[in-house]
Amino acid sequence: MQLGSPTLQPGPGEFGSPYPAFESKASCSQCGVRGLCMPQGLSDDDLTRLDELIGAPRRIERGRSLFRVGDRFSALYIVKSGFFKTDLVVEDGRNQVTGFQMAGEMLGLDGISGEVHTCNAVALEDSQICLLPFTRLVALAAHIDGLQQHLHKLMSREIVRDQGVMMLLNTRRAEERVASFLLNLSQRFAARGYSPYEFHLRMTREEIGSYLGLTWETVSRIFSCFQESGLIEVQHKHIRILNASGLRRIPLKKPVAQAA
Amino acid sequence: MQLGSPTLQPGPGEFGSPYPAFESKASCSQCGVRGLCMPQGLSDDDLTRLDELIGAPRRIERGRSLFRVGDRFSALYIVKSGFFKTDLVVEDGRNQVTGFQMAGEMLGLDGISGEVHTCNAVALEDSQICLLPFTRLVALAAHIDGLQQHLHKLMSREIVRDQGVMMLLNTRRAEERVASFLLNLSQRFAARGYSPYEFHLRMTREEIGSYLGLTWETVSRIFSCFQESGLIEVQHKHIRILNASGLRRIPLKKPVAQAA
DNA sequence: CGCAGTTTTGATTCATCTCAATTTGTGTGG
DNA sequence: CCACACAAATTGAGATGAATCAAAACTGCG
Repeated sequence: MQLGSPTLQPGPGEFGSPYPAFESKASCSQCGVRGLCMPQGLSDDDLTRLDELIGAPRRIERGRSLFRVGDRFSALYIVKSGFFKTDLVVEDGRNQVTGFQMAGEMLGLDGISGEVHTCNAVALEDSQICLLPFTRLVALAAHIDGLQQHLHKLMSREIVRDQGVMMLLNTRRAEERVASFLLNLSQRFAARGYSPYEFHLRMTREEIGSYLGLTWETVSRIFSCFQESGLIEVQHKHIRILNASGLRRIPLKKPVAQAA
Repeated sequence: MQLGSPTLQPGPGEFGSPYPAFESKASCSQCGVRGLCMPQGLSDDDLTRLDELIGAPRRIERGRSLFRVGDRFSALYIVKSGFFKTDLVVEDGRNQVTGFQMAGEMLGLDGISGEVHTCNAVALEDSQICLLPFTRLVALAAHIDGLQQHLHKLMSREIVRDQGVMMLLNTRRAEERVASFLLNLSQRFAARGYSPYEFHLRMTREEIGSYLGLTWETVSRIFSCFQESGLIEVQHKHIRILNASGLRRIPLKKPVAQAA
């Protein structure tokens, strides 16, 4: 199989590289994003069993779907490299982005409850995916305590994350939403060894807007506004954060008022 | 998924009564809300073990908290009777309602990921709670396949539900949010054997507004407006739904426009 | 090199918030 | 049991943030 990435290094780590993952065969024990997606304290033995479970990573080209609404649920997925969005189509034809996933993050949890996926997962750039057949995963987890726990925590984390988004949408104005969005991305890039201050957006303004409950015009305007305020520098999809703490204290609505 | 069914047989504890639950000792095998919170195919043996795990239900008076932000997570909870809200306090003092839970619904999933609760759970009326010590529950689930699955599905359902709320907040206008809210309550009451057309709100306009991302004035106005349109009848907290399908087709923004 | 998709920016409109006044409901103590 | 105080709800008038409509500039892909 031929490599899509210009730089790919063999070593089991170098976390800072854009493509830390291995090629020919998935190997959790040597995977660059292991620290993000899998529990720490697994024995070599357990890791081997996990490797067997996962098999070779699947490639998904930019624009292709990993799964779609209505697809039968059979596995969870971990982004090994690349970038995804999840979205769903609302009656009137518009579609609503429900999240963005980067390396080490999980996809497919929505499918467990009804045995069918309730959203689409679309690659925003050429990506690689590790596939975790769910029933086998659960069976394995029943024997490996750490894995069991980890699975529960992943699901719970997703719930907490969603509630954070709900709060963002309910209580924050447009500027705050965009600021939070940028800071969130920044922090996630940092956790992966990339610069927290400079990165490329993989999604369009429209996708950001959809995710944040805004129109793309508003997103664009706010980017410009942040740039004028010297908070960030934007050029197309390239973002540089100049004043992170400034972004963090975008005013709420009025300077601040009463308490409950 | 049994949650959608409008008719649910009474079982041992007259389901239509406001306090369908048993008293002295929790007993899943005899609990009125069993069909809602626990898996179907459990053997008598398994049910007994579950009963032991759960122990006696705990009473929570109206206004008291089941748990609070920062409390150490140790158990999941199921509402046996009564009504709860979950909320969290935002920096500026305001608080944001993240959900309402009624009989048979679960609380506490947020705490798994960080071992600490990330929201408050407050009783909106005198309630009873079944307590499921988490580590023991997980241990039991490792042996009982149906329980394991059920746990996963419950968590996944929560994720899907949250994403539905996100969508509601992102794409719907105030009227639609309120309409959806009423229809959702209606459907949940129906699933519990109550009338879907007539019920009491346990929460204030302010709590509804907080949940839906609206001010309480707006909620109140929309109730009045729905009443004038003959869709519902409101009197204080008493709601009667006169035209459910009318509520379902509240206009989106403009009659309907383009497709993606 | 042109064309479609994306982005920027401007002018205007509209839904919802904010502020405010009043009414109604609820619980408490005399 | 009634009166009082406080919380909750209704309703109105005006302010405003973001959407909508519109046009132009830029990007990148075939």
